[in-house]
Amino acid sequence: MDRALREEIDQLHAELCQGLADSKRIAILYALSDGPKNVSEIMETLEMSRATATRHLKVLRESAMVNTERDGVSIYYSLADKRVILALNLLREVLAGILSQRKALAEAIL
Amino acid sequence: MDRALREEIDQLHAELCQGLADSKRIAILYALSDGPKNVSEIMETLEMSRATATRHLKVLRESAMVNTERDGVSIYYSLADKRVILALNLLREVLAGILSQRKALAEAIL
DNA sequence: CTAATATATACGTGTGAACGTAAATAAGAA
DNA sequence: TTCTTATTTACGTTCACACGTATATATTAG
Repeated sequence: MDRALREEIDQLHAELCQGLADSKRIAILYALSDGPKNVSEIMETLEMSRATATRHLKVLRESAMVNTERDGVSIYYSLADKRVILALNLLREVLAGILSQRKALAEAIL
Repeated sequence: MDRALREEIDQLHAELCQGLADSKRIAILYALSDGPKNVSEIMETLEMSRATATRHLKVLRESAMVNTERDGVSIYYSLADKRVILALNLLREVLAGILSQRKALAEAIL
């Protein structure tokens, strides 16, 4: 694989990660892992404004991590690929490791 | 788990993802998955300026995804948790899925 | 068609990230 | 100490993101 190709893939890879790099979008993805939801359900469950929910869903849709399906007035958003949740779970384990290491540090001070 | 706690965890989770949300940092992490490297090796292998390499390594160090160890004049950076690579690989699979879907779309046009 | 509801967007603002260039710090060699 | 190499940071610029508020679009009900 030549350099230009690798850089382009890394760029797309980074854009996918950028889609995950917001606490509200992470909350939305976990909420959708329980099943499809419309904007109203998301904004109520996660306590964010309608505009905020819509905008974050747009980001997730544009990065192809969620799909949409209209049902009458409502538009239901669903998770496009469960591996996104698996990746998030792995990173959550990494986070737990970091925090427990910091906890050990904190205790060593005393 | 109450709301404030969940939001704080999601925030930390997002900051970890933010650390992955750059093509050069992704390239660095994959390079380090082959073994520890110093700044010079990274800047040469990945063709980026010294300052850029240092700054990205600083981001990765501050998010605790890499560790450092001094060896004489050089400072060697190493991957702190291999699960980061596992998560990146999962997301790369997701990316492959998205691209193959787009390829199918492209072919359907003709 | 008109009203009502669901979703999406425009505008303005504030904040933070990434970069190149140049200067600063740190450790080892002479 | 002085020189050299490795790493890091400061400065200034540019660009992208997230948000609240207000407005626009789209679908269904009456």
